[in-house]
Amino acid sequence: MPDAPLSLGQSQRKSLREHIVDVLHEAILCGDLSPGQPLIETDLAAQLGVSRAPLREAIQILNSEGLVETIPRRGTRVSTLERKDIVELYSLRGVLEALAIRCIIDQSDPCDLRRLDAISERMLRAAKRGDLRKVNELDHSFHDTLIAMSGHSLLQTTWHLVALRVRRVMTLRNMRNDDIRLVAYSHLPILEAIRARDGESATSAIEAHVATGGDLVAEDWEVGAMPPPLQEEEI
Amino acid sequence: MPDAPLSLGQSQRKSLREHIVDVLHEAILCGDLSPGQPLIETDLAAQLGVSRAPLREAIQILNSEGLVETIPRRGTRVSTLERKDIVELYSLRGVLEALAIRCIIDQSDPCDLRRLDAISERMLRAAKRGDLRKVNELDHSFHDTLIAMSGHSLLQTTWHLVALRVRRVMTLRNMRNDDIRLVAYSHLPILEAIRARDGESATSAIEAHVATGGDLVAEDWEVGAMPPPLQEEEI
DNA sequence: CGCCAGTCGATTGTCGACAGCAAGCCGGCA
DNA sequence: TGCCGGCTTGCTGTCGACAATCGACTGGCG
Repeated sequence: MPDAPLSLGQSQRKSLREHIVDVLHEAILCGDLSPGQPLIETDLAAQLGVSRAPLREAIQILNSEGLVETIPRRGTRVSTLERKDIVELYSLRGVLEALAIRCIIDQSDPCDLRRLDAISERMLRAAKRGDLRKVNELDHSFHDTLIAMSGHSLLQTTWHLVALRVRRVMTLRNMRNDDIRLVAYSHLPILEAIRARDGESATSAIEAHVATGGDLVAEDWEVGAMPPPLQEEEI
Repeated sequence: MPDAPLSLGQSQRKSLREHIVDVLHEAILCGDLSPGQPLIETDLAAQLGVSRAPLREAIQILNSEGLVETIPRRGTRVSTLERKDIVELYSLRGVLEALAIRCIIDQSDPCDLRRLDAISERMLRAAKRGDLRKVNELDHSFHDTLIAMSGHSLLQTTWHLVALRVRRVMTLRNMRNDDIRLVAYSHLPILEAIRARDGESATSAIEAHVATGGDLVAEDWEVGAMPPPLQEEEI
């Protein structure tokens, strides 16, 4: 094991289990724990300075979220990401966001789009100066906010599963500069359609947006980003 | 606690945690554990004859599935089902099944609808003789099969969350006889649309089907089925 | 008489240890 | 030399016990 420097922030009020989940989320989403890498409970617990009990509880959660895969009595490893997974991810994402938009449009009170406008605005600026990290962050905010605005709590729960995977895909992949501009700009038609309360075009806008992202990512997944099935045999 | 006779089947090859999850699923889905009822780890572990470690791991899973709700350091209780939850559930269900159908239709090889036909057939017969239990069971099979046939593994994962809730709603509710006939018959247009590879009408058929079910359930949720927020104070 | 503080019980959170499976290694045998 | 079987070792699964926290009760004080 490459001595991954995982540590607990040791803030208070949060259960140890939740801390561990946070740490593992971070580690998996940003690639510190690479796909396929086995999670040895004993080692991880020692690294984190906790006992195995809360760690195992955390692993159950990660497992439910699909970030790790457990084979009974064999162990747990970080789940891999194949091309098929990307395609599936983005297709599901499309229908979930479309549902969110329909919910927003159907709401009786004219929804407050200022937050989305602001995010979109900042995203465009970040894209222009090529700030990939910021664009990604704002992109996530945009879509999280969109889902939250739907007021659909089950959708929000479900979205969590999707958002985790999307984040993972985004960080495992290096996007080109012209790509992020494309992504940033494609939020505008969505906002316009919502503003016009036009369900049809909002849906197609979001589907197009998601499809763009999905295609961009899936396109060269095999070739460039990273080797999912491979894993260095350490020690 | 009304001395709920929960017990582990003690089959082999399955981890204790998985057994507990199965038992709790069953107990919650069929109403042995009623909404709002607190789960006391110590008591439950004693009833099941296990220690708290695997029980707590199981509870994490149930929590991820949304069947129970945990308040940190306060405890866990079976989650309640409000009218809003039903509405949300069926709206999400609609888009997920619509996605499944689109996937099925888009598959290159002409899909094998015989299994669905058979299920639908049996469901109609069960409905005619008023066998509510059988209709429900076949209804679940139908939709599970539909999702499985999509070949969309992420969709299947997501569907699991929805299916659990649907099952729960169905058992918490008593359906009238003419309702189940309506439900049974409304599967036919779906099959026809898939057969014709007509995405548009398949989508609207499934949406209609789900909406029918959802309306039927939500319609008199407050009045009849059961009192979610209430819970008898035992001992 | 009502409110606040201290205490106590109940329940969750965490830990270290033991038991048991699974894979890998080593030696014996054909 | 190649294959089979037992041993060894590492890891997961499970347990019982301890620590920490929250709520409720009780008693004292204004």
